[in-house]
Amino acid sequence: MGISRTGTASAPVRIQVSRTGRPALGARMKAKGLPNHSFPDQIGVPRELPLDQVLVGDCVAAMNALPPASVDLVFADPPYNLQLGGDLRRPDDSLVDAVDDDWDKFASFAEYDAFTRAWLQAARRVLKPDGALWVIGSYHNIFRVGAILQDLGFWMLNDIVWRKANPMPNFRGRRFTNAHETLIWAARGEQSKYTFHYEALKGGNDDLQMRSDWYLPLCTGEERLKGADGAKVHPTQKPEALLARVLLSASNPGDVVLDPFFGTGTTGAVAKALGRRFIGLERETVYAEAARARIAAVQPLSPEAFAAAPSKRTEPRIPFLSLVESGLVKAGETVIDEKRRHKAVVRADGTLMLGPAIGSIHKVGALAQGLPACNGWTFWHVEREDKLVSIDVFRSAARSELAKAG
Amino acid sequence: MGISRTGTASAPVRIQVSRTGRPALGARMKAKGLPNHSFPDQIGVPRELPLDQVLVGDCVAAMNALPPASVDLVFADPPYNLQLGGDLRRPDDSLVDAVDDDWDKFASFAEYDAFTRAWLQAARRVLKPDGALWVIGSYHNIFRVGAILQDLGFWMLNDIVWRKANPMPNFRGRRFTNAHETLIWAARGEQSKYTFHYEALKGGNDDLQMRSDWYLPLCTGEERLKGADGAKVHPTQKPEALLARVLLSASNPGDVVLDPFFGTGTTGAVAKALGRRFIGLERETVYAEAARARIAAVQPLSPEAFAAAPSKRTEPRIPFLSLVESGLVKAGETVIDEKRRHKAVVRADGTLMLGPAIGSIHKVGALAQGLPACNGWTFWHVEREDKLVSIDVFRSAARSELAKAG
DNA sequence: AGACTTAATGAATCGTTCC
DNA sequence: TGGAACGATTCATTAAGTC
Repeated sequence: MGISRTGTASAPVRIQVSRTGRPALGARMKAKGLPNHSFPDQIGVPRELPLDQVLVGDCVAAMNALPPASVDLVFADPPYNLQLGGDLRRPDDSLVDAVDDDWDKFASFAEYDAFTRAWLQAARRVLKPDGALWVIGSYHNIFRVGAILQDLGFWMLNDIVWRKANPMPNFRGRRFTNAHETLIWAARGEQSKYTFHYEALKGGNDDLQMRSDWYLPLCTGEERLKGADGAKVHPTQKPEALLARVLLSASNPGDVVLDPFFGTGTTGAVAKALGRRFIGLERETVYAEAARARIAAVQPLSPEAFAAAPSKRTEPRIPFLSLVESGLVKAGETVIDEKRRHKAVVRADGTLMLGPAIGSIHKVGALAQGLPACNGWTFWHVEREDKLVSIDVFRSAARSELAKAG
Repeated sequence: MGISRTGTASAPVRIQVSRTGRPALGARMKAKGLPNHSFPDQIGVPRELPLDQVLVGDCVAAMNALPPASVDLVFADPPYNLQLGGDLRRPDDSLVDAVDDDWDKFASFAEYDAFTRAWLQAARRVLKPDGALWVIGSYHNIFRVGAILQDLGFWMLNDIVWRKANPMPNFRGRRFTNAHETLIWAARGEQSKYTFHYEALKGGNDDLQMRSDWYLPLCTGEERLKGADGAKVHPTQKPEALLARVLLSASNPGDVVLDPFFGTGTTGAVAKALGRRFIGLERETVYAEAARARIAAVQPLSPEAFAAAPSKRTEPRIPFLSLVESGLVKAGETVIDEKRRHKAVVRADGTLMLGPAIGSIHKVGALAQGLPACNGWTFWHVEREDKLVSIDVFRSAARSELAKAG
């Protein structure tokens, strides 16, 4: 995104709106005479919106105290209702620091559903008629959230997949790597004239329409808020690049963005940087304080810089399986090395079989030669029109196909 | 996948299990005296499963007529409940051939939910205790399906994103390109010991864990079934590569795979090619007939192309004592860890001794490192010709001896 | 200083068998 | 049926430590 923080000349590449040497926002707010998280204690409807503030308290009560039809966009990162068993250890026996906070504990699906219905209904009330909502979740909760949201009259526009560049692996080898989270983008109702900056996104995406699958890294490194002890302040802090893409695509400068599960304030930080107003609701004082300090350090971007974030591109990795799936190499056919000394059979799952042994092109290539390692791509060949062709040739072909497809 | 069809020498590149010049399966079934879609008309429970057949009729009734706990895997591609307003036109004013079939019409979410609950419940009944279910859908329906599935007691294992290599663009530029569909993989219950071929998938993916986001092309070209008029036979035919990945990852050769929304039979075609049995349920005779003809033309792959690969988890257990008894590791010799930090002595009874402590290779390995647990097989090594060799190598040797002995 | 090695970590519904 | 023993299992990235 290229947002810069105050007081730093370094790190021109990283998105960075966090951490600074400036005083916490709390102190600065008092100096300006702004109310400080006093909002939920007030009775009745306030005269005006508590803009660019973090209110501590229950988000449903706080939303119900706001005037109706006053917010342009809601971004929500609710508890996921993870249902963890015991401890999980990595193969090196270190312990995984899981999300086991009280705020993510629900007794049943019914309880989670009631919670979800309550905050979604409150959010719908404060949304302007043409407003829209984004929610992020995982397979634990997103299906329930999506169904309830439809029941309440929201009109689904897209589901968006955040493909994580560096997800946590599956340590026990019992499932697929859980490498994505899902966002739902929904208008307040079927008739809502929602905001969507199609052209801006297309321009930032090599003039291709922005797809529903977004490839972005996790929030780590300097962007990740850490306490004095070096521990992460919030277990599920979202990357600013994700929020930037949401706000750039679905809101206008000056729009009011409400986040009912503000956490450490990624939504607020990005909103400030991009010239949007925010209302942050957060139950935990610790998170709210961290968010205030973080947002205070954000330097708003100049309006010209509000262009769409370019998509991150990396050299696509082609697994051998995809060649089998596309039929470039066929399941059941024989691969052979250049000197025709070793043979193996291609299996439908993209592994090779040599005698009783089954493994990757690399493993089986190594086994054939009695070597510890082997590059299967250059070692194995297939016969095409009486000539041997390296399977690496097919990989190159697949790669250029992929490049064409974007 | 590289599956070839009968009677064709052409098209060496495309995956192809469809279309042929052979007579339709219906005629061939009669010739063989096999029952033809008579199943739903029968009263009571059939004596045996209608394997490798397509039954025409309502899938809920058909499933309820099957014996309970008889199916290993269910793959379902239910109606998506698409809600298109009027006609959709491309920028050049040509009409998009949208899904507007009667079978995709539901009066309300409530009606769709009732339908979904009915078929999911029937599917759960026919599943074996360790069985699993896959469902595919889009944002129109998948959230409802996912929530209901959780309510019925299915245990979600992953949500999988099928990233389309060549999705239909959003012609009006009002949303993100809808470039993916979602699959849910769920076990019948929380305690189910579901099938997952972790090693096979990893082997086909450059020795990296398979992720939850799959990049695959749409079903087009020769694979797409077309009628005499050149029009597609079914509006939502799924690619065979998608089904192949599902069946290879989550079923074994010989398993029974039931598809309650069989359509033109992609599930059956791929199941036959990969040595699985199938039961296809389809309401529309036209689709069922097309599916039968298609599947009849499928040439199964050679068993070695899809046979289940042995994994460490399935291989016979070798006690460390047997290595000592066979002399592969000698009583009295020293075992050492890879970094030469810990040593222990092998005892004649197959235990290790470290100082005063005596115990299994695992216990002593854990003790040496001060950890709660340890895999002694991979932790301990012995010296052979000035090099460290893992004792796991000797276990593999013992296993292949065992295999030779039968 | 720079190259290389080692360590740490991220929203995770992450065993099976035998006694 | 509960407890103990066996034994299978990680990728991308950042940051710190070592040569």
